Amino acid sequence: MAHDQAGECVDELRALSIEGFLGYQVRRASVVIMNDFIETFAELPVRPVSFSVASVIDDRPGVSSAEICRILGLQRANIVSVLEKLQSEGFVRRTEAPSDMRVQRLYLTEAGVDALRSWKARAMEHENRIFARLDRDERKQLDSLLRKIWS
Amino acid sequence: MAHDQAGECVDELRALSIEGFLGYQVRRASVVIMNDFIETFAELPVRPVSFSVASVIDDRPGVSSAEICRILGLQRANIVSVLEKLQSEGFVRRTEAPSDMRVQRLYLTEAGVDALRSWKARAMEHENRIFARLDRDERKQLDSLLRKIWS
DNA sequence: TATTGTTATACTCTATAACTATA
DNA sequence: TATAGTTATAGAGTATAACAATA
Repeated sequence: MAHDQAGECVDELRALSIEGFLGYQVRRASVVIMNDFIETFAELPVRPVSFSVASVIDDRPGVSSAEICRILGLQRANIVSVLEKLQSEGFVRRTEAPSDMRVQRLYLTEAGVDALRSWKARAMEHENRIFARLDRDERKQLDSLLRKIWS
Repeated sequence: MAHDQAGECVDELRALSIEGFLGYQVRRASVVIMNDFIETFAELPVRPVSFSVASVIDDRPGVSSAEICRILGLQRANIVSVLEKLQSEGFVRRTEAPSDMRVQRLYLTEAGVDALRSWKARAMEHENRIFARLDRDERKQLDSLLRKIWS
């Protein structure tokens, strides 16, 4: 029963069920987490994408929408309605960039800063619930392993 | 600077960027993995869901579609077209269950078994590419951590 | 020529409600 | 009353192409 360098052999491959694929594990976990996040914010005007967009604007005041898209892996076309909504809710404001008339600099309003703070607190509760079975070291391990995959 | 039981404090919460949320890390990894999976099977009639459905049928010959949905977390309505396609491609066959006329027992055809074997080999290549930066121990750690989240 | 913000559009995935036939 | 398979449909998320304004 010869094993190759990666450690598989033919019979193991044949017997490998879907749960044996790491990608499946990541997917199932992601779905559970996303659903709990959405449920956590059910009565608030917050979706995973708008939460992450607001968070990036908070981290980098004056950031452009194109830059947010590069950071978060979004399409430029798909962030338009997200920003429109955040602006209409009074959480985000835009100013022209004198140095480059194409870009709009984005900032959180005072209400946006307050809202994001409360959203983050709620998101932390959500994370503590979802990752309750992982202690602090395990959460750090998971974080480190996941960053190796996508970053 | 008082810390609560969970180990956060107000200033840490304020400074926590989106990358500090584990759920975000899981999501980004999941997207990268799904996209690579889809690209890996671009010229084949295989999607993540149809791959997992075929795999479950292979593991449990005679399984019903409702049971597959419970195992994979799908809606019954959404598996119909998946099974139709797998059947039209000649990879799945259905037989009535004499003991319960409501259910259809599902099996892979010989062509389905062959196809699934090649799909799994291809999926393993995909996984070895995606998880290249994780050694065997790290992959086992990741698997163990993810199972704690969703199962 | 490249980039920003935008519009329009299409496609996939997922969720819900309702129906039938069976149990 | 509950379940299996199905249909129809709606919604969210994401992708592509094109455009005007600007660099």
